[in-house]
Amino acid sequence: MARRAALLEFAVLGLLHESPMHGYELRKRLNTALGGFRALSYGSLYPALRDLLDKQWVAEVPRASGGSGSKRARIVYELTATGKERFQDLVAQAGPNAWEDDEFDVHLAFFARTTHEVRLRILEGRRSRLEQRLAQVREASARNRERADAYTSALQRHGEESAEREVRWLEELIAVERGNTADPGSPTSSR
Amino acid sequence: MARRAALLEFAVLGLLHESPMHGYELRKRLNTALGGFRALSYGSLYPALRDLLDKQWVAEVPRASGGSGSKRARIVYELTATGKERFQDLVAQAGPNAWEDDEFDVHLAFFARTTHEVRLRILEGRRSRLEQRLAQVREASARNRERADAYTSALQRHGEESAEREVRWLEELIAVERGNTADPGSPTSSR
DNA sequence: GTTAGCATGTAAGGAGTTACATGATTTT
DNA sequence: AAAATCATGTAACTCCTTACATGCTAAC
Repeated sequence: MARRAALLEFAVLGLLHESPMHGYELRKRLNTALGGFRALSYGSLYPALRDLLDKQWVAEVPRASGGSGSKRARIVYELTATGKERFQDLVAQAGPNAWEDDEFDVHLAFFARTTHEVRLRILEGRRSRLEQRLAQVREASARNRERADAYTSALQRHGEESAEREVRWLEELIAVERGNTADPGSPTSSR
Repeated sequence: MARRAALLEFAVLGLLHESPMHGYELRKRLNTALGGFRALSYGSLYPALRDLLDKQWVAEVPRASGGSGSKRARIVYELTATGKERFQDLVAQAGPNAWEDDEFDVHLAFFARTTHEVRLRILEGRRSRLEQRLAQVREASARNRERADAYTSALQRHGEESAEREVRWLEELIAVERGNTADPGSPTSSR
């Protein structure tokens, strides 16, 4: 029950791991920092935050009652100890959905908190997923060559080239990762 | 009411415009021919077909009762006159969603049945949509430079480059389109 | 003759959006 | 003091997936 939006929860926990934030800012970060191109509405974010509160994975940051700020409207959230544990669990899981379109970029965005082994597994999983799709598309476009007009072939060629570029990009990341066998720990070790 | 899945209906009408087909095959074509990378389940396709039947935009192709084939299980659908009209309406609409991520590739896939003017409008709308997003992402990544680790910057750079490539691709298509001011009609005029 | 793939369909539910409603704070 | 933007939240609805259920047909 209450098995709400696992991916969204993951993303929120990850962002709050960096620093406490209020909902409005979380949304902006989700729309830009992560992957680059997501659009999330408040209608999904606020209920998700409510759920995280109920599960006690996040908590409201108490504001000093006599504090200097007058901005009482904003509700700042921070991770609880349980929330940090849960995030560590999630970041350690490299399940087969981790390299699907929807999840991959979120996982990558938190690679700084992911172990070397899991990073490699996800990158390679993603690569073989893309290669598998490329094979399918190529086969299909070979079969449909006669009925394809200029527009659909342009579309297919662009799709193919984008996938090929992503494979090359992944290969660079994998190469770097193989050089980095000694896990350097959290790059942002400003704590 | 019954305002079901406008995009899916559009795609189905467009595919049936080429030739009659049964549901199973429609799904395969939707997953490959269109754009390349969609995955649609029967749970959405069959109810959509039912709706199209109810609206009389498609009809079951009657099989000759004494025909040679024994494959009675398959239900082949074809466009009705109303369905063709409806498809013409949809293909003539270049509303602002036509250049959003979900719709753009479907519209492009049916460009052979779209007028020159609408094609240009959609291509240019898509281009400016992408450029607008590029501007946002670049601004965001300039602001977040300090907190970005190697992985998130790699992700953002890849996103940027992909968008830039798509803009260049669109510009080629637009250039060709401008050369083609005299609409050559349906390229696949095999009827 | 039994496994694998073709073919159709339904019920329940998940993940999200849109539109609405409200109010505080900053800018003009 | 009006307008824009920041900030939070809810209810209804949309579109789609998953899991299930069924039967035909081809291959081994």
